[in-house]
Amino acid sequence: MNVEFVGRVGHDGAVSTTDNPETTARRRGRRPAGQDTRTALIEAARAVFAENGYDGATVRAIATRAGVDAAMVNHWFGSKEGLFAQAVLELPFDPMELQKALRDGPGDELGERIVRTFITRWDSAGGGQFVALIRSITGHEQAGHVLRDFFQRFFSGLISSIGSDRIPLRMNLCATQMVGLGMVRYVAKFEPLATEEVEVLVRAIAPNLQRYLTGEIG
Amino acid sequence: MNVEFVGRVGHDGAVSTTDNPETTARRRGRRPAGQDTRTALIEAARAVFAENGYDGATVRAIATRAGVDAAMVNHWFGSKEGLFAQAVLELPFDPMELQKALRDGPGDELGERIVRTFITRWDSAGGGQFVALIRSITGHEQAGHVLRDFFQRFFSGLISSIGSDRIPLRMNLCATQMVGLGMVRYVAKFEPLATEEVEVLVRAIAPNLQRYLTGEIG
DNA sequence: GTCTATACAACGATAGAC
DNA sequence: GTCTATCGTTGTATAGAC
Repeated sequence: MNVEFVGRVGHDGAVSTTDNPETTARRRGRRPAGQDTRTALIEAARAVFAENGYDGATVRAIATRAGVDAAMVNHWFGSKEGLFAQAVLELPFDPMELQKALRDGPGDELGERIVRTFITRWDSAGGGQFVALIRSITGHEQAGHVLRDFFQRFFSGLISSIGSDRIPLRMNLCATQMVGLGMVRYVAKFEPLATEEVEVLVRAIAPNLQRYLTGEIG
Repeated sequence: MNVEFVGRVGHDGAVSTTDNPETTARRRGRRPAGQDTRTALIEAARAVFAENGYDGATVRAIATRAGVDAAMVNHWFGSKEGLFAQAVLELPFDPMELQKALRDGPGDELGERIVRTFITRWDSAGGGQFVALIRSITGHEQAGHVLRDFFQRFFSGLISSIGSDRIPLRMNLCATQMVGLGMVRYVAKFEPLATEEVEVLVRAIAPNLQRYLTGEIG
């Protein structure tokens, strides 16, 4: 799928000046200013993704619950994945665009690119968003399922492009390293890692990630 | 809380009493049934650890808040670290005993022992305890500080025994791998890793942890 | 009477003030 | 360097539950 990332990233703009979000009557044409379709979609998406996982959740179901047309998903978030990123994971980047960028370059340096990009993006977004992500995962029972689907899609696409065996396990192992990195740097804030230079961490962690991607894992 | 009679017994057997209810002196000997010193210590420890971190919290301060003697910490929990494990981290094992066990064996197999023990212990405890641990870290602001102190003490003791440089960073890197492993196996429950055989994971992960412990990290 | 939870004193280690 | 305060821990006598 070719995805153009339209949705805003991270910040909550001054969009929501809604006075009554519980209106059930639907009109055709452009709705009055201040009716925050985008927020309604995010809330509906949180519920539907949590209930059914990524693959099980349909754009139509989300739009119906939000009380808007399904086309609004593409208008506000570019794609189903863009909505997913904004609503559930609150990622500070677009997964597809990132995956595409990571594929550019030699396969034996993929781990390096992943670690560098991961730290750079989350750093610039501020650690608070990662904390919110983890909290949503530990809080809701189904949120782990959502993250699992996402990781599977994201990492398995990367790994398959360099042709390793035991893709599912390798994807899981990569997840342990990257999630743990986020936990230590942004949630628990261990020193010196939390304030360490990016390239130092890349040199330290990338070889381990690369082993999970293409190395011998027993 | 549990002081209804305030008195002090001198060496000569004379009993001097006071009617001041705020006197800190307490009777010796076994207290009336139903006065749960152990629970009082855990509750006090939660508060003091959360306020001051591991090193900042003193056994005496905890005992004072619980209204008992500091020696009760050793009597009921073996040590300050045992109390910490029970009260804040709710670990399914005793950190000191575990650290001692991990030191037995060749240094180049330390990573293997850590991974195997980590998975075995948490598996037998059920993943729910790990979820609770993570939730307490993400929830309370100070809990990350507590975990940080604990990890530092636990891992730095292990690493220093095998003599590597850059101990603090290596400890942090080990934390990324182990915390991430716990997140993926017990919280997010990625498959196949969540139900994978222990020894398969040991072969996959131990070399990476060993590199953080004694290898070249850039 | 027996057992044990308890308080108190004291020890070695350690960190900071002077 | 010396002194002091405080830390975690240990030993021990004992009060009170059983």
